[in-house]
Amino acid sequence: MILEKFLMGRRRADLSSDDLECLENAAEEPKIIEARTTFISAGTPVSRSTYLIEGFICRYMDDKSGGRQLVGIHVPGDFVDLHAYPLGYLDHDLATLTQCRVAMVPHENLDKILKERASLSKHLWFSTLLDAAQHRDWIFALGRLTAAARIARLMCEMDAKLRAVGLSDNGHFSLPITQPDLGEACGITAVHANRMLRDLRLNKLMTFRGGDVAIHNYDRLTKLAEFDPTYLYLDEMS
Amino acid sequence: MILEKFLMGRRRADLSSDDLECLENAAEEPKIIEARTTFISAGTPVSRSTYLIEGFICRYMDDKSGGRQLVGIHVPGDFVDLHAYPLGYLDHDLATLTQCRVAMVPHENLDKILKERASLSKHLWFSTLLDAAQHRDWIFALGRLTAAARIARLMCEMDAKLRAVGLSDNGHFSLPITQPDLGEACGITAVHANRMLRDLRLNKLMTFRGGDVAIHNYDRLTKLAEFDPTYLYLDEMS
DNA sequence: CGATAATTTGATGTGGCTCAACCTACGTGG
DNA sequence: CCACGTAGGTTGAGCCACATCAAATTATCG
Repeated sequence: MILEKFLMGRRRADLSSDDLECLENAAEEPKIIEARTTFISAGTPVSRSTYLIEGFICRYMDDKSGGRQLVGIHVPGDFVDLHAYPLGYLDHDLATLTQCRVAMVPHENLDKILKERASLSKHLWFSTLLDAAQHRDWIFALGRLTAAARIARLMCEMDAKLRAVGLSDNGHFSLPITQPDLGEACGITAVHANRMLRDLRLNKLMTFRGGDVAIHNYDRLTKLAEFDPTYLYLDEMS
Repeated sequence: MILEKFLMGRRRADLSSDDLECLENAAEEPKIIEARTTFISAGTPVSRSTYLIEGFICRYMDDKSGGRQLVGIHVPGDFVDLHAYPLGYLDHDLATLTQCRVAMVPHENLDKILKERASLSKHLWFSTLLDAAQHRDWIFALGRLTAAARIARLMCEMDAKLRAVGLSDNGHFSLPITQPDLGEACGITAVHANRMLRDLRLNKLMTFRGGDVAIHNYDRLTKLAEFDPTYLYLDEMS
């Protein structure tokens, strides 16, 4: 089986074994991409989409003065650039955070699925809209929350996503990013990210050290972050 | 013809007359929704999606202290909550800004399209991903730009979107929102929005008054906003 | 083991918020 | 047709969250 956690992991159960097999056949042999590698650039035509089996991938956009804004962090089980299938190219860059194992899915195979398998197509469509929902959540965080709350919210989101694919052990998980990365995700400087992490640690809400997260007080953390996992659509698909 | 500008207006040319007719038949008779009405709430199951024929609609999320964050503004030709078809319900609220004329499309009809018309399905999928791309753009603006640049960027985006459906006359267009709305869109207070609008006006970049926008200097405005319309995918679909 | 990047802390500056007042536009009812 | 209520628009004063600049310390890695 190539795609261990296909289609957002948790939702695999929703797929018929028939559809699952079809997806398996649509994917090429997995390959490795090294850490910190930009493997898709904005505006470049894309003819195969990337399913992430193992590792962490981020989306980002550059500003004019050399800064970056992360617009998403992907975990194993995410079909990270399925967007590019209807869109043809992406409006942003994709880069690995860690070494990653990925399976590429040629768009011709997706054409075939779209023609022949309405139910599977709807699942794929669904999975791209999860990204949109997570984008909205980031907009909310950046627009309304303080720096500490943005960090808290990112951690709540990562915990929920990783938990769904079995990679968070009760609030303890690996998030292999640096403090500069965290700043770029939350729209703050690395220096301020560092100070806010200290505050969160001293207040016994959570600890982030060397790419490892430990959530100490889930209630207070989610309250600070105004976190409501509705937008992750973790319940069953209609 | 019910849906004058169906599917992002500008892209209508991409649809076969066959597909266009199919879409027309999928829609119910247009109806009116009054201004400033929340017509879809987060978490409520949705069985029909809303195509916007005339008027302006916004998406928003509430915070705990009574504030709101706008996460999108929709213009005629947008299939505003097509997301709800694969998702089943929305993670945010939808409200009219002005009185709107809309056509509802029952999800059963979309099921039929998904089964029988792969090409049209891909177009619909595409249109939902445009929203995701615009979300990413807002994330960038909120994370990296100053208040004035965020306003500038919003105006550039609205101009580009309205131009595509013939509702912007060379940088002059109607954007029926208030300054408090603008603040909620840009993650700033209404007071600060007012001051930044004054600066933009005094610097002869643009004017916003009573819901009417006039862009005076497109070059300097786009430069301030770091605006690149790639993310709107205004070119042809692959 | 030296180079490079990440983490941490301090001092100081500033963009945007808060609170407050006043003005203008508009809809509603008398 | 005017009085009045309500919401938006405008401007000022003071404050705070976060940025900037700087420097020291600690991983990380060829």
